[in-house]
Amino acid sequence: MKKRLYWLFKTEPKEYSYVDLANNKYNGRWDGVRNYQARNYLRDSIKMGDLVLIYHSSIKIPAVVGVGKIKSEPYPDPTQFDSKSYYFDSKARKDKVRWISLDLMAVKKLEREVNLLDIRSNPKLKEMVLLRKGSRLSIQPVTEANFKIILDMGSK
DNA sequence: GCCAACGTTGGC
DNA sequence: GCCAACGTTGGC
Repeated sequence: MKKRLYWLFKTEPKEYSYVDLANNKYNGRWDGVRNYQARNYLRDSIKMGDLVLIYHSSIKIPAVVGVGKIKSEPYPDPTQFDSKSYYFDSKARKDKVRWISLDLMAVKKLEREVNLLDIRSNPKLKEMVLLRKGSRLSIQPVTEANFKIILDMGSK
């Protein structure tokens, strides 16, 4: 059996929050990713059963707020073909898919949010992609060790 | 609201 | 294929 991998997904909570995910908004679909490196992770690396830290960005206190789990194989992001969607991409074709979605499910909300300052101040987490200068990747790998540390920091 | 750091686009 | 201009992300 393939080893489970760990990830961090960024989201702006006013668009799609952890609560939205827990409420099964859009059936858990994670769409609108429009960056090639993030797309490649979705398409090539992330597998069913992988666990995901859900991170709220672009707010006063950005933080990891919960854990999700991948519950589908990758599939073409339907918003790329929807001319009414904000994420519409006129260059995408059904036979030449550009953007990829996955479905997620909420696993658990952290008892305590682990915010960016908490993460920054833990020397064990200094290698995280999240902390790299200028890092804007919205889908990023997390090591198993770092994943567990954050879960630990997020429990009371 | 500012702006550094990236990513993308398009003219050449 | 280069690179200037422009657009976006996201912390502060």
